[in-house]
Amino acid sequence: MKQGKKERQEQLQTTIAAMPFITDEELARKFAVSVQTIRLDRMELSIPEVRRRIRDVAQQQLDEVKALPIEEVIGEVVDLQLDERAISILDIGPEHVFSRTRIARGHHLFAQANSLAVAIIDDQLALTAKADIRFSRQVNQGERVIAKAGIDKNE
Amino acid sequence: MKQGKKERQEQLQTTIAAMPFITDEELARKFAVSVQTIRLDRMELSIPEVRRRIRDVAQQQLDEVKALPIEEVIGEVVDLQLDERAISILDIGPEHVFSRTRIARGHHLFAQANSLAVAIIDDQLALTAKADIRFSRQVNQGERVIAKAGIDKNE
DNA sequence: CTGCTATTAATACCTAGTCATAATTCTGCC
DNA sequence: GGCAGAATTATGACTAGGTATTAATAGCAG
Repeated sequence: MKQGKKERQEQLQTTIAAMPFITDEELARKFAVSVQTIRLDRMELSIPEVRRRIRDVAQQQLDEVKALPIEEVIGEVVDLQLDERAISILDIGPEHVFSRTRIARGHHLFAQANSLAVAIIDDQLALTAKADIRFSRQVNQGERVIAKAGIDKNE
Repeated sequence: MKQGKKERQEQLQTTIAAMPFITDEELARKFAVSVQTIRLDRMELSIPEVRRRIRDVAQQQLDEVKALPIEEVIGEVVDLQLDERAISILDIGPEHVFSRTRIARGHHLFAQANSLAVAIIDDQLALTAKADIRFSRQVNQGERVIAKAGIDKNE
């Protein structure tokens, strides 16, 4: 595992990214250098210590737990008049797309429309019974999808 | 904040559950007891130390990150013959239902069907163009939904 | 007042570091 | 070969947030 400083530091980056729990001592063994060298490397690359890294990962987890329940409606509702009309916005991120093509998966678009349609109805027990869907074009990662829902009073 | 041992320990449980990052010293101040008392309480309740708690939270996060990509197909695929037929199973959990009624939200059922339909097609770039959906009955939390996909060679 | 529980204190030790300083080793270059 | 400068290693003092152990003290019931 002996190598130049540059390669070691590059590998250090990716190793720590993949295994944030690894200590300096373990890294030192892995790269066959002293613990002090690892520490100098971390300094230069401004990589924090294990406990800090673990804390950061845990913080993300807590943030996500708090963010999830808001997702009852998929996409952000920007306008909602019960039994009238509603609009929601969904930003297509990496979690919505096929990893190969970066094109949004159909069910996420349906989910946005469906959850907005259910939200607009002023009834505790609104359920989807029927849906006729046409996907008119592809949506790519980074695009913003706007859903509009309205009530057809003639039905 | 002075109180009996029992109440303190109960509150300690919930406090730590809500704020896993809190140290014994901070807890001691919060409950107006000594640090040693907090430590005895943690022993009795078998609550690990801060760094251990943070590590556990972070571990969950990493497990989830690893679990997500498997979800490329929603539900578990139990049979797949490319360009022929496929079957997947989805267990309806609390994350799939309306919190009030415990009935599965339509877009999760669609997502299962849609992702299986896309998976069965032996093409890197299969996309959903059209869908006619009828929801024939409600699905409740705890139920298991089986999706079957087939290719219509006549189209 | 004795006995028991609860609480607090004191001490040694641990991990995984930081920070600063010094010594050593390696490398390129004339 | 010699030597400067970079890279590496070593050393010692200090930190947070603990564990584990032993001992002292406070409060109260019988």
